[in-house]
Amino acid sequence: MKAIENRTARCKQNDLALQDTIYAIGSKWKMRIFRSMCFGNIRFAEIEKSLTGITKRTLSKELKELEVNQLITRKAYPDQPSKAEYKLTSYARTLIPMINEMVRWGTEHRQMIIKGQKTA
Amino acid sequence: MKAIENRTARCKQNDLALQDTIYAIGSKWKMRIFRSMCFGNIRFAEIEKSLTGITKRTLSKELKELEVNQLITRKAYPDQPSKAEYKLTSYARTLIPMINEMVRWGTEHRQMIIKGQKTA
DNA sequence: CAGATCGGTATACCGGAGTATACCTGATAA
DNA sequence: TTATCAGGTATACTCCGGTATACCGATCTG
Repeated sequence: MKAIENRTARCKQNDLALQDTIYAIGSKWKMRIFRSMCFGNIRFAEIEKSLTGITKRTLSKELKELEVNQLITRKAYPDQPSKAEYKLTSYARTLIPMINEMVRWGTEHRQMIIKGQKTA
Repeated sequence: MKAIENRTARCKQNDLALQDTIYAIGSKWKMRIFRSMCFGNIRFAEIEKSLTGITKRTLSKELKELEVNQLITRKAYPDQPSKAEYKLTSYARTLIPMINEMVRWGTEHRQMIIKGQKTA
């Protein structure tokens, strides 16, 4: 049946797309870094502070990967206490709806869990 | 400044929500399994076939975790060639907008990459 | 002078997510 | 008889994402 073949192909394609997304920003930290930056944080230390538990090394590495993937830009100033600014690219902003959905769901999920503890 | 405190607190809360989401369905396979099921796949073998590369062991483990988190239900029939059906819970369906966003972005991202190869 | 700040790098290490492979049951088909 | 199917489990292993810790240069602060 051609219809079934199409359906299967579409399923595979969607899976591929999902894989791509997960590959680009799916790690323990990338989305969280990204979200922090959406929130207005642009300095290394600001981002670090906003993400409890992240190490400098990890943050540094993840920022580099985000830069390579053209999701952020880095501008360093040769100032005295060194200074760098990270900014989302306009392309990265296409990710915002997704992140918002994730935040929304996480918020509702937490409420569900809390409520669930009462009854169950 | 109170405004800044509020902003910081809100930032932390959003980060927490994002963490929760990632914790619940963020792994190499969970979202992909979930998406496959959205697509109509309900049998173990169907899901397995739709996700190239997954092993039985991994699929089995991930399905169990999804069940524990009340995102899917499992119904086993004591038939001859054993049979089981997995279904999304209505609660799980609240994840669909998010998954759709991820598929959408992945699709566009791939197109961008392909185009980018021409010019850059 | 010691100590702090900013934005990192260097080195060494570990845990656990995911993999590979073989095997199980119980019925049915060739 | 042997093989096949679905839906798994058992055991052993590997790899690498992330951690821990220390350190750097340049400056300014007390």
